[in-house]
Amino acid sequence: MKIIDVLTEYGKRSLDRTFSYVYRGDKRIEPRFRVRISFGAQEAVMGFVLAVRDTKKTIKELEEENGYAFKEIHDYDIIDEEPLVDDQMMELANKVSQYYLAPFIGVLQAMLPLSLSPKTSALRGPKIAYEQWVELVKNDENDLTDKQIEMLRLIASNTPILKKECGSIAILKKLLEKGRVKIILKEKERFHIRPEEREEPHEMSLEQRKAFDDIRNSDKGVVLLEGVTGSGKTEVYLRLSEKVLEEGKSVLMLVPEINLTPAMVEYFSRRFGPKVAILHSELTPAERYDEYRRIARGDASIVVGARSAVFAPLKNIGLIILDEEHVESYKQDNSPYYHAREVAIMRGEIEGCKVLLGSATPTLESKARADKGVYEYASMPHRINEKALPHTEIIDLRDRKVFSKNSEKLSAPLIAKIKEKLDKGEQALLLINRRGYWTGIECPKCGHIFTCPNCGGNLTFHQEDSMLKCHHCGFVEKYPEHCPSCGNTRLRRVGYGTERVVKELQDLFPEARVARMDSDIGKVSKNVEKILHEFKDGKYDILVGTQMIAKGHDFPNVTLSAVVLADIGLSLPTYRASERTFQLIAQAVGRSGRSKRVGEAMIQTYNPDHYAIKNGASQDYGAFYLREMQQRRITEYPPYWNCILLEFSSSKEEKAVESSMDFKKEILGLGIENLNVLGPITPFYSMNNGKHKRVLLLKFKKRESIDSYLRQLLQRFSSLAGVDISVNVDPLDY
DNA sequence: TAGACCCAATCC
DNA sequence: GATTGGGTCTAC
Repeated sequence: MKIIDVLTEYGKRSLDRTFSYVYRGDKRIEPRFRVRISFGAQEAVMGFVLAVRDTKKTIKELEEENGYAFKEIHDYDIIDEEPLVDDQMMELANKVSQYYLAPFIGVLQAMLPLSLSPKTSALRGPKIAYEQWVELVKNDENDLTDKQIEMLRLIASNTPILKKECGSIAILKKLLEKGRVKIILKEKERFHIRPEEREEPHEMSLEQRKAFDDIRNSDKGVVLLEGVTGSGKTEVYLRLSEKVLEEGKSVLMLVPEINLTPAMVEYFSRRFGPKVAILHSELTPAERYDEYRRIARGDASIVVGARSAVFAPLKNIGLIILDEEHVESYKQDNSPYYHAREVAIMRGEIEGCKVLLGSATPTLESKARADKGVYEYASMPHRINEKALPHTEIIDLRDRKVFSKNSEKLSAPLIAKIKEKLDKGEQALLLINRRGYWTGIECPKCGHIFTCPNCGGNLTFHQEDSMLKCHHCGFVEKYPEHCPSCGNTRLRRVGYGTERVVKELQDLFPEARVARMDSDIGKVSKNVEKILHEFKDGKYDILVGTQMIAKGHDFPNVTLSAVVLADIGLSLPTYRASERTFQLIAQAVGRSGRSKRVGEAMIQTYNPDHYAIKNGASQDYGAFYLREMQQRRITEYPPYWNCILLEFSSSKEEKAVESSMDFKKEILGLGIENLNVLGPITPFYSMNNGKHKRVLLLKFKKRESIDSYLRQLLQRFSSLAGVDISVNVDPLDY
């Protein structure tokens, strides 16, 4: 008989330990298999085998010895025939779970594709290779809820639309029941590269050659490659990959978001053809599974993918590249809250391979480590064809005189400049880092502010479908005609986003062709491609968008890029506010003048003297880095100090408050050196489906000095009734 | 006094 | 995470 020690599928701290079952059969059962177990009163819960032990004892003897019952696992409960993960992946999962203070099973679930994940729902998942599309049948909004209307409007203006792009399945079901839409099936189009598109290597410049050698010759595990936009980092990645492949090893190439960086995928596909596997968010579960197996079998030796691809089952890795290492989407925003960069570095250590971090504007964390010699440093400071930087002007919005009577959003100099570009037949890019039309609605009479009932965030008015939306949790409601608390019919609208800027431009330049690009449009992925292509082809004169348009794409005819309101990011409650603002502006400026003509850039701001804005405008990363490092040292934030964010949530507000205060008292009571605790703070989004939140921010110098205490406290506090604690190591906010 | 509702404990 | 069972509240 065998004793089987299993983890349950529940990623809760109090369940982060094994439970023992017995197996009497003779089927193969090994660690890292999934098994169905009966757990408590539940008949079918997924389990993950951690250990298998032989025993001569009877169940009765075991039960007497241990003081608890041993349930049995049967032949039909054994799900797998092979271990789900290999030794290295197991070690990686362990490290991630240790560092991020996350339950082990949760890490496994994050690293495996759904169909292989140790959870019950994995067994239900369809393994089909076709896509479901939704087609409009009747555009009739009678008798529908607000959520349903929102979806119907989305479908109506994009029919047919992919089912997964509609959003909530429950709402879609209602629309199906009510006969407004129908489902049609289409065969899935696979991303395919024809062999004639294969591309041969380009000659490397001297600078590229030097970076290549520096990276190859370094004896350090991690290399930071700082290369300005247009310096040709991609070719260096390709050459390094080529070399690694020649040595018989494989390459893991990580990019921020596949949708926004199709260029990198194309480069790798063209250079390396069928050896490339691509992991991106738009794969169906079946395709994801196929691709995963293909990689695990060793049929692909290069994997290009976003955050979760850091867990791709590649064997014998020779190099891990993380492009645009500063992009925040590498950090997962739910448990286990891992950062792909840190996981890549852990994986590099396990595999014994180099990790290359590339960026034009590295995070302070990475740059500081390179400065200290922890990482190797390589740089490519010049644009490949020595293009001049755009001429940049900062417009001080505090001076009311910069506004003409025509517009309160766009200053007179900016309007004049846009007009000049339009007259010359050149294109302009306008960046405003906020979606929607008005970003706040309030009642001037009683002071009522429209906030989200679910999470407490502000509601934004969207002209497009005439709805109030919460950008944080997705709540929607119809725009009300009057104030719900006093009945006043004149509501004040404040703040503005992309939609409003488009309107403004259309009023000012009725003849101009204006396109908008933000994640509302990006919901339907084919729209992103379409609009960006059309803009490139000159079908539009002006493109207005959020950060989405500042990344990756090359628009040769754009000679003006403008940041409509640079201050939005500065007021956010995060220690990275300046860094984000700098990145945004530097990127925006870099978008202008990418071909023969010299570009121009304009930054509208109420903080013209702020270093993030000034240095962003002049694309002076070095100056920004020095100044921001000072700031971080004074305010005790990374890279000088480390942070862990603890979120206490409970349906009873007092419980969240009380438990967080207790926790703070206890951890401070330990008298640990170099530990500060901020809070309890009521977070900006103070609620989450009926639960109240409070957060504590732990700031400390050395993880080792708090690690074991923190683990003990977390263990104790997470068995408290009625309070949930989530742990975010290295949070990007606060 | 039955049923609704809440809460904490338990899961091998 | 799901279920259970005991305690308390509540409407009749």
